[in-house]
Order: sequence, then C-alpha cells, then structure tokens
Amino acid sequence: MKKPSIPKGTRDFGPEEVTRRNYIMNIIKQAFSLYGFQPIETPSFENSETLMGKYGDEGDRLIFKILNSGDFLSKVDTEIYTEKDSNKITSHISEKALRYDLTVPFARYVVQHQNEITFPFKRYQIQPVWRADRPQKGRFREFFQCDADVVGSTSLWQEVEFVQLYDDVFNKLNLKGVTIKINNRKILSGIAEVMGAEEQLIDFTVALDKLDKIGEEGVKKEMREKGISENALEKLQPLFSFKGTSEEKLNNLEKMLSTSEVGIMGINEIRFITETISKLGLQTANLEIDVTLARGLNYYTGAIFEVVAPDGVAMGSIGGGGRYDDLTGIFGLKNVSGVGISFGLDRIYLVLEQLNLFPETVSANTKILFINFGEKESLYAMEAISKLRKSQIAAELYPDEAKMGKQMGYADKRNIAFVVLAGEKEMNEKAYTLKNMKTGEQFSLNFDELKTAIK
RNA sequence: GUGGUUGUAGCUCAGUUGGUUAGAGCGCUUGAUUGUGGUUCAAGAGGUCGCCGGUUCGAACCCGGUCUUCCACCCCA
Repeated sequence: MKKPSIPKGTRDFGPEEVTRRNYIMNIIKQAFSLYGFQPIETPSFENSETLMGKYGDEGDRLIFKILNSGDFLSKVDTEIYTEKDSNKITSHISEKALRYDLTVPFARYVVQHQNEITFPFKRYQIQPVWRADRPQKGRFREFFQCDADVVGSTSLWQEVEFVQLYDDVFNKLNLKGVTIKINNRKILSGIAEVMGAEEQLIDFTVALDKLDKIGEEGVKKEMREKGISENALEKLQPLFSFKGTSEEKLNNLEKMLSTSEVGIMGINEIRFITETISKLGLQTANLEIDVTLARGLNYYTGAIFEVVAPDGVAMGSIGGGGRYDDLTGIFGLKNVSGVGISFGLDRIYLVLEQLNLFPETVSANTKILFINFGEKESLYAMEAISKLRKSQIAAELYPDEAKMGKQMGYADKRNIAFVVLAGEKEMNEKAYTLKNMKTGEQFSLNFDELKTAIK
C-alpha cells in the first residue's frame, strides 16, 4: 500500500514540537495581553473579493483559492470557459479563498464591526495563514502568524510600545541580541522625491531593500533596468555609505532630504521613536535605523519594522510590521490609522532550536508509572493514581498486564522518572515499591511517603 | 511561476561500466531474565529501490514524465 503523505510545505507536529510551539505562543500571548491587546479570531477562509488585489499581483497568485461547491463548471459562461484563461475563469469557479495574512482580515473585521468597537482598538490574533508559495528554508505553505495591531490612533507612542513589546518577547524567549530594524515609508518617499523617481517608488524600494544581499552595484543595476535615471542614482549615492549612530544617520538624512516635506516628516517620526526608546532603554534587543528596509506590503505609510535573528543565524526576518494610515479605507472606512507587528512563530521555533534555547522543563511528561500486575493490583494502583492526579501529579497505569520488561521499557522510553511496583505483597502491607528510574534505587513506602518522595 | 537538487528497511545512509538472492548502523520483535528498564550477548522480522512509462537479453543504476525534498530567484513570516 502506498504510504500516506501530506501536501508539500505543510507539516505534522509531534508531542514535543507542539509543546515547544505552545511555549513560544504562550510567551507571546502573555506579552500581548500585558500590553493591553485583546484576542480575536477570524475564519480560515474569506470571500475572495476581501483578499484579492490587496497584496499586489504576486500576492494574488499566492492566494489559495477554494473551488465552488456543486456543478460549478456548468454555470461558467461558455465563452470564458473556451478561452482557457486561468486568471479570467478563477472568479467564476471560486468565490472563497484561504486567509493569506491576518492584517487584511483584521481590517475587514474592524470595518464590519465598527459600531461595536471602542477605538483605539488593540487586538491580537494568533492563527495559521496559507500561501501557495514554493517552500524553502523557513518558508511553508501553512504557517502561523502572531499579530498585534492598534487601529484608531495616530500616536507614535504605539510605535514606541511595539519596539518595547518586541524586546520583551524575545528577552522572555531568551533570544538575546535580536535587531529591530526600523525605517519609515515617508523617508523612502522623500528619497524618491529628491531623486525625481516618485513614479517608480515601488520598484525603487524593492531594489533598495536588496542592498545587503546583492550589494551596491546589484542595486544600481536593478534600478537602471527599472528605468531609474543615472542622475537619480547619483543623488542616491550617499545612502550606500550610510553608517553611524541613529543621530548621525538622521542628521545626514536631514541634509539629503531638506527639500522634501514628506521626507522631513518621516525623519521626525523616526527621531521621536529612537530618542524615546533610548531614554526608556531596551533589555536585550538593538534598535537600528535601516533606510534600505523596504519590506512589506504596499499599504505601509509610516513606520516599517523588521526583526532579524542575532548574528550567525541565517533565518531572514522573524518578525515585521508597520503603520498603515488607510488600511480600512479599502473596505470603505476612511481615516482610521493602524499600526501593528507580527511574530513569525515557525521561524522563531527554528532559531530557538538552532541555538538550543528551549528550556528543559518545556517537555511536560508523566511523572510516575504504575506497573500492571493484574486486575486486583491495577485497582489498588488506580486508587493511588486518582489521589496523585488530584494533587496535580501526572500519573498513569500501564494499561495491559504485559511482561515487566516491556512495561519498564515503556517507562524508560517515555522518560518517566518513577515507576511503582505494587503486587500482592505490597497490597497486603498497604505499601508501594517506588523505583527511581534515574538512579535505579527503590524503596518500600506508604502513600504519603510516596507522594513526598516524587515531588 | 523560473532554474537546480533529492528520493533505496521505521530512521540515517552504502550500493562498482547496467549482471544472479539489494546491504550496514541505529531502531523494532523474541530469548538469555515468569517482580525490574538503560548495558551486553544470541536469534529474527522488515524493501513494488518515490510513482508511471521507455531503452535493454537484463535496470536501484541509462532516458522521459510526474510527485516529493532541499536550495537559489521572484516574493515573503
């Protein structure tokens, strides 16, 4: 028989993996809650029109579409059917699609429930999302996002708090030395304006984002291919040697963008955030201005965040976010500013694993196993087990009257710390023979002694 | 979506220019040990060589397709 399998880019999680994922998720949840965010959940799939067109052409291609039910082909217009154009026919045979991220469904949620929501609304959401991407290292077709967003406030204190929240979570995860990169869309607009390349803002930012990957010449080459002039590239030159403290970077930017109103706005926004953070201090994270940071969706309008793992861990970004002034505008609710961040659970998992940062105690396990010697003995064991469980001690009875060797082997493989042997002799003495699996020692004890011995 | 890569026992992997019956280690089962796991020793089970097709007297090996793995690009968490 053919072995069953799962679709590419998806994974099964065993007991240890689930325990470890829960460990990460709980830390993130507790932090979200501590900063005043409240949980919501939205459906796995949305109406296609809610999602399509929100992530660009590339995004549309990566959205999993769900076929209509019933005899959907018979309802398709013959002309469209015979054209065999996949893009054209999609909207006729599919009207639902799997969630691609948590931000757009959240925007939909806010617009739909605007009359029930008290603004500013701080929500967090931890759910899987799906992308029809080709999998590679740290990239899956089904993965979890952990998002926290605020809508209905333009205050830059939100940005400040998000930086603190990142620092807090990664510190609690014992992942020290992450870098929180920050940039501002307005600065990018300002640069494009000064260059005279406003029309090519997206092409320009996408190319600039690749600086650390393909280098200065690579970026210039890509910009030339996108039709950005030599004259404009010359004005861009100072950016390629952008070093120093936040203050130095901002001062240099100020000179460069002095003629751009929007650019100066962006600089002032970033300056507030970095100056405030330096007054408040961070525990273990580094906050770094990176003007090449252009990641992110077309809807970011202010701050842009990205978190990268400590040096020596090649994992791309493990978190990201930013401000979007008009996200809900796409659903008809104007003038609601939002800002949010996301944690990449699956990638954080891989980083913690690589750096061996999961605590030992994460793997909760049965503490004590009672050997099964038969029906009478099992009843005797079960009475003790029930009492132990009432004291929150994980205990179990081996379910079958199997050979000792097998039962002991089970305890050994499950890594259970204690085994109780209670046969006829022990029953007569109202005693339990407790064996410590680590040391091999064993003692005959009464129930109270047993309970204290294993604590 | 583009280019490359991988697939042999439960797991990690050998397998010669194409040549009888496809191997190893670990794991598994049983026994040495009917109230004692790990260590040791002995024996045993386990494979449609990813799948489909082609070349050949003969294919794990060569060719084509397909699925899968991983990597790079695009894009992104």
